Parts: sequence; C-alpha cells; structure tokens
Amino acid sequence: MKQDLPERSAPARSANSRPGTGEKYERLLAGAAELMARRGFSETTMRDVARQTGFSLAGMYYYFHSKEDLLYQIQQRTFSTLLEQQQQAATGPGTARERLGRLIRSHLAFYVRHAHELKVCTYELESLTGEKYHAVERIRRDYFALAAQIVGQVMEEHGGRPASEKAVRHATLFLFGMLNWVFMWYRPRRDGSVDELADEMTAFALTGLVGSAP
Amino acid sequence: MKQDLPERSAPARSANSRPGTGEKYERLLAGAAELMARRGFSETTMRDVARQTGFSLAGMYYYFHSKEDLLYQIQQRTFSTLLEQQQQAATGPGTARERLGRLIRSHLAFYVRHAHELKVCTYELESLTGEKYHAVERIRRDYFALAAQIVGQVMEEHGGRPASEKAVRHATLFLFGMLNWVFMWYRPRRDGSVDELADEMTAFALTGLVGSAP
DNA sequence: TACCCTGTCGAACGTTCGTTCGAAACCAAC
DNA sequence: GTTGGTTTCGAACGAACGTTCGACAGGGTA
Repeated sequence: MKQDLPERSAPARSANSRPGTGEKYERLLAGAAELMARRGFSETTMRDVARQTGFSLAGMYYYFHSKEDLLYQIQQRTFSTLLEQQQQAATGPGTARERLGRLIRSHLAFYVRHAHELKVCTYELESLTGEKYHAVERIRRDYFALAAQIVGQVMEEHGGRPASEKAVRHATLFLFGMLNWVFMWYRPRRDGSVDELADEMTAFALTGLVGSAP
Repeated sequence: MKQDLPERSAPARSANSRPGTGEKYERLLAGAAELMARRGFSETTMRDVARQTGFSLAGMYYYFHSKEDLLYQIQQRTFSTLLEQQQQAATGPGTARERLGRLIRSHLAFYVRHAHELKVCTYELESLTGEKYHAVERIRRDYFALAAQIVGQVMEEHGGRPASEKAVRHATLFLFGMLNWVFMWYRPRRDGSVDELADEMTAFALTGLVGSAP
C-alpha cells in the first residue's frame, strides 16, 4: 500500500507516528542540521546522522519518511520561525532606517542562535524537489518581500520619491548577499559580536564605504 | 611541465597522458563545469558528464585521474585567469574609488563570460581535499587580499587615515557577499546588463542606500 | 608487414547509499 | 501475566556511484 499521491510527504506507516514534536525528534533535526551545515546535504549520509544522534539507522525512519523529508522539516521550521520573528522586528515603530537596522540585527541574532539550521536553509533549497521545494521557496519569497519593502522605504525616505522596482530589488539582493555570505567567514573570536557586526553592516548598507566612519 | 604536487593525484597510467590542453580536454572541462554549476559537484555523476560531452564513461579517464581532479582543474584554471585579469584591472591608474569600480565591473564581466566555471569556483571549494584544497584556497586568499587592498584605500582616501584592519576585512567580505550572491539571481533579461549592474553595485558599495540616486 | 603509441570504450568490480522488513524490546492498562 | 500499541534495531535489498581493466581501432614509422 504505497502512497500514490503525486507530491506530499505521504503517510507511510498507518496513521500514527511522527509526532512532529518531542525531545528525540528535536535532537534528530538538530543533529542532522549540524552535519548538513558542515558537509552539505548530499555529503551527509543517514548513517552519519544516526551516529551523531545515537539512533540506529533504521530507528530514525520512525520519525520521518525520507532524507529529503528530514531536510524539509529543518528548512520549513527554521524559516517559518525566522520570518515570524522578522515580521515583528520590521513592522515596529521608527524610521525606515531604524527598521532596516533592526532587520539586519535580528537576522544576525537569529543566525547566532540557529547557525546550522539557517545555513541549511540558505544553501540547500535546491536539494528539495516538487512541492517541498515550492513550499520553502514561498517562505523565502515572503522574507525577501519583507526586506524589499523596508529597503524601498529607506530609499524613498531619502530620495523623496519612490525608487524604481528594479533598484529596490537589486539593493535588497545586495543586502541578502552580504547577510548570506556571513556563514562563510564569521567567527566570533576574530570578528567580534554579532551586534557589532550588525552595526557595521547597517552602516555599510546605509552610507557605504565613504559614508561610514571607522 | 606537469605538476609534481605532494598530495599527488596518483600517476594512474604510465607517465604520459593528460595533455592539459586540447579541444577535447576543453570540452570536457566546460561540460563538467556546466553540470556542476547547475546541480552541484556531488550531484553530478561521471555518467552525466560523459553524456553531456559525448565521451564514454571510461574514455574520460584518459584526460584526468579522478572526479576530484576534474573539479580541481576547473577551479585552478578559472581562478588563476580571474586573478590575473583582476590584478591588471585593479592596479591601474585613477583614484581608489575608480579602481574599486573597475574591480567590480571586471569581476562581473568575467562572470558573464565564465558563469558556470566561476560558480563552481565560488561554491565548490569544500569539495576539494588535501593539497588541491589548499592550492585553490591560496588563490582565493590572494584575490581577497587584492580586493581588501583597494577597499582599504577607498576608506583611507575618504577618511583621511587608515581604517582598522577589521573594518577593511569586513567591508571586503560584504563586497564579496554581494558579488557571490549574484549567481543566485541574475538574469540578463530581467536585471539589465552587467555594466548597469556593476554601476549599481559600485554606487551601493561607495555611498550605500541613502547616498545613491536612483 | 610489423610495431608502437595515442585514444577510446564495453563491461565489470567493489563500495556506499537510502530505504525496508520482520522481529524484538519497552511499557502502561487491564 | 497477558495484551496491544509504541519505539527500536540488525540485517538485508536494490540501485547508483567512481573507478579499473583488457581489448581494440587508427595511424605514423620502420
């Protein structure tokens, strides 16, 4: 009785199972995220995850349906939480510049607390297929729209009139480029706290190299 | 004049083989780079590369020793060419701001001409091991130093005194974040020419959101 | 013709992968 | 102690992977 649903993650075993919560389930996701962040999705084997989390190879499959499902759970949970947090940080009071500063700071703070998971979200979207891919991409698009809105407001606040859609889009992509590249180099001991880093990045985004004082 | 690197990729066949040049060899590297850029290194199988380039599976191994060697050849060749080009573009005459503009424009122009190869260079360093990893990392470090030097000059030119090493380092990493993220979204039809994009990015890097006019 | 070097390839080898299956262990409720 | 659902796992399966091997065609040279 295999599933014949086109996409879906499918029921698999009867109708019970897979609480979606629980201490062991969390440990599984966290362990998998750590390995996938370090080595990449396809370089991470289920045997690695089993060793890391203390489960047996077969035992893990009680909690999810497939390796891709495991990746999906990590991305969906992490990105949803981040988006929710950012919607609060970005829609609060203050000028557009202040909201942009909060967005950057809050993103980096989230990164510090969930580095592995966020790295997986950022770099492993393309390891998902079908509906899982589109579901995560939808969240990502929402997050981009949220940031683009603020960037547009900053540009309008300063320029006196709305900036072109393309200019806003590109500036937002520059911002995400900076944010997403942080995974590749940030080490607290060498680079200072994320609060400091957030200030530097905000200054760079607002006034660039020749506008920021050291 | 071939390498006798420590790490060695093993002699494999006698002492001949692997010209390192030749039309077929180029076709092999280009085809492999295209697949690896699109799907990633470990998702790209040797059978895929064979199909893409018209070789047989075994036939390809006349030209290199292993899959990792193939990846290394792509990265080493591409990055060396880029670095050489950028050393010229960045050490020419003009103010530091002008040199930064040339660096950005030249990097993006190279991206347009060698998109697949550069994407592989940017995202598949960690698929290399041992001496191959370190060899490519050395080129990457040189490229970073080149950019950091110009960024530092821009900051000094404006601030009147040298900026802190950390500030220069972080600003350079912000710049590379923007540049390297371009792979993820740039489409000429929608986003305009790379010359336009280079101008936008240079303006953003120099004066930020509130300094650039739309 | 005989020889050898350069390219090429079908077929296979050994390994590792994600996943499955049946059985066993656990445990609260009777 | 028996039951029945929940959770765990050793062992195996089939597929796919990178790589190798022996063979062989082509063509330049003696």
